[in-house]
Amino acid sequence: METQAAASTPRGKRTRDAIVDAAAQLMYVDGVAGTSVDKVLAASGAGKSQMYHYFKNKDQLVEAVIDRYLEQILGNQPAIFELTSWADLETWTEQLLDVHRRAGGPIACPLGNLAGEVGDNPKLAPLVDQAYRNWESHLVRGLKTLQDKGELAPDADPARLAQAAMTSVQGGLLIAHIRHDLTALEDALRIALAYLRGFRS
Amino acid sequence: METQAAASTPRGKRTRDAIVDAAAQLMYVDGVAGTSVDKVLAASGAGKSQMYHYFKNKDQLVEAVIDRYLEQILGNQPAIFELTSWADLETWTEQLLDVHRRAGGPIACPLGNLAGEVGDNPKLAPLVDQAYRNWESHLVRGLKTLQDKGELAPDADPARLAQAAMTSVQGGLLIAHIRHDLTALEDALRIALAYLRGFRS
DNA sequence: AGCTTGTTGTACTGATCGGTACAGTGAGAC
DNA sequence: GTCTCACTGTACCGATCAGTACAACAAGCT
Repeated sequence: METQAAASTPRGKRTRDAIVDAAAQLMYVDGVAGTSVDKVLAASGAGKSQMYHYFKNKDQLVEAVIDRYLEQILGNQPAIFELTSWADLETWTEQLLDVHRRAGGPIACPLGNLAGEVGDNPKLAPLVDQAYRNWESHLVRGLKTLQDKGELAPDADPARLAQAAMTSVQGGLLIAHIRHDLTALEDALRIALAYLRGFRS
Repeated sequence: METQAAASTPRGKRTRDAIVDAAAQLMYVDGVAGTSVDKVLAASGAGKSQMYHYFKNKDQLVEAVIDRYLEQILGNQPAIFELTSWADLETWTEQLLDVHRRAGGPIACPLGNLAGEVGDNPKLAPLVDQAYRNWESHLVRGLKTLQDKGELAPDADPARLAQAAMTSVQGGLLIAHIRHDLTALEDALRIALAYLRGFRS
């Protein structure tokens, strides 16, 4: 793909990571358009020449940030990688909640924040879509596993159920975000889990 | 409150409306930070002095835009004002879907788009929250009506059920938005409705 | 007519935006 | 050592940003 420059030395990698880290954090709070390249560089301690050494332009930095978000998200819900029982699914929802319980930052999904803003950007929107599909794919795989084990009805559609689960997660996070109250996410996950359990076999 | 200047003549009102209309449309697509005051004025045909005659600054324009969004949203789902039966609730979800079926613009909730971006802005975030609560209040009232008529279980919590419904709407729209596919919203609404019907009495 | 008040056009400011130019430095390869 | 190339620091560019200054206009009221 060669869309971005790789860092070929440890020092370079450190700098590049520092830039992406700072950008990810700032954009999580202030949005993409609200986060200037200058602010990112000030926060990361890097200079402009570094930034444009590793990224062709701001959009490419945002691409890296989207990747970083996906890594963070999946890293915070490791249960999603081994969904082999209904109990595992419940563990997954618990991990999802725990991330936002030990607050610090705002209650929000970094990708969800981007979704609204990036909306039509022809370069960025597909990447956000891709990130969501990647996330969702782990759910699909898990549900298929359950289906193979005979714990999910054979006529259930794992892809569709997974999308419904993602919908609950995102809706719950959006409402929880603006209300500064996790209740919406808790309820959404509980309802979603109950819905999925309706396809138990 | 006197937060904003009112237009006291028909001519002034027309100008003010044109500015808000243009801003609402542009911000729906490009976000708040992505929409400059200059672009709004170019699109509305107004000059800068008009803008700052009616609004103290850009944030106050955004406030007016949020109000406009709520009007548009509620105007597109009139069934929400008279929810007196389960059939009315179904009608409401159908209206919700119809808005986005006769596409044109992107599939998205204008308030939802703002939610991510505005996230922490201490001036704007409460207004988005307020708009959502206003929207939701009509659902709460409808569910209470059903409860009074004995069609909803007495121990059901209308406020909590309404929040769950909003969560589904927003999640469905967010996923439908990035996928350019209404399926997510259709499923989310169907699931939400079924969940509510579980409290039928 | 003249006065008042709401409204409008245009020109401008200083700050910040994304992006570039270019000279320099650092560390590993030989 | 010295060559090389990845990496870095700083100064700069034109464009655009939100917001201001100020003079002119339009219309209702007396």
